Amino acid sequence: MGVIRKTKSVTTILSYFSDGHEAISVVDLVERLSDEMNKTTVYRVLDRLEDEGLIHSFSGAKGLTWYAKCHDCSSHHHQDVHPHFECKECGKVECLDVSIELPQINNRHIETADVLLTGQCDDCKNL
Amino acid sequence: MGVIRKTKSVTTILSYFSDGHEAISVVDLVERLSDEMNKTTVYRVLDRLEDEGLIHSFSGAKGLTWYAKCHDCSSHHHQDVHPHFECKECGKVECLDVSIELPQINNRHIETADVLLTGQCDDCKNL
DNA sequence: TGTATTTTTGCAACTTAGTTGCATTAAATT
DNA sequence: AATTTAATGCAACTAAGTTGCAAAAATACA
Repeated sequence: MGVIRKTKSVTTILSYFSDGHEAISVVDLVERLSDEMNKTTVYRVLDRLEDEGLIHSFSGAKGLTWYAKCHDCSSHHHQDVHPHFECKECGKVECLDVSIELPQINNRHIETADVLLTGQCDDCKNL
Repeated sequence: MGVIRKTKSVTTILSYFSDGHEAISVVDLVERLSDEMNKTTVYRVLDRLEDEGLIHSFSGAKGLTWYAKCHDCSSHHHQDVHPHFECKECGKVECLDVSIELPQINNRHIETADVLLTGQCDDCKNL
């Protein structure tokens, strides 16, 4: 228990997560894998991979769910507190490798912080 | 032009936004107003109010859309860069009155920042 | 090995937030 | 009052994500 079974679906989906910081949306993944596996399987495999701390999910600007490889997460505690960036021109979404400085909030116990930055990536900025 | 027409729907919906920082989800608003107006109207009125800078929208933890009163927004530029807080116990969502310090990101032009903090509010913390 | 058990997958149907087209009503303009 | 413009209701739709159940695949174990 606590170990991902390397089924064909798992291996295929994992191959979409490069070592970089780029994220992929579930919708995109479902579309690309549409003639290889069912969308339910995609959703469930992603769930499992996130439970095991291999990938993490977050919401993009339009409310879609994105996944990216974890670099410093464990099964039950996703420590990777970093911002995500979505380019409003080309749609690329990625994890930024900087730490977020969380404000101290009176009388509240903060457990998670989701930071989504939107703007233009380098490529689109220079067009 | 550029001014909200104070129709019955507008007045009713505006009355749901107190002077405080508490937010309300669209789903909740649609439900509460279900025998007063159509859900399409709720969506459209909220759109207009946001266009005019009276309220602002953001996504909560479960991907739902929430609205809260603007304190420092204008029609085309929502300056109010503050974090939102969602209590995972009672579900309350609110705007936090602190400034977010955005990290400097190389080679990217950041236009907006959405920060969602989740945890326990004061009430739920002390149960 | 073969059989029983558990996990994974596919499929179809469903749920739900949000949108759209269009006809109707209401408000503003002249 | 007549005309134009904007707001609303309604029904049907879209799309992301979920669920139940049966079939298939992987694992355990005698």
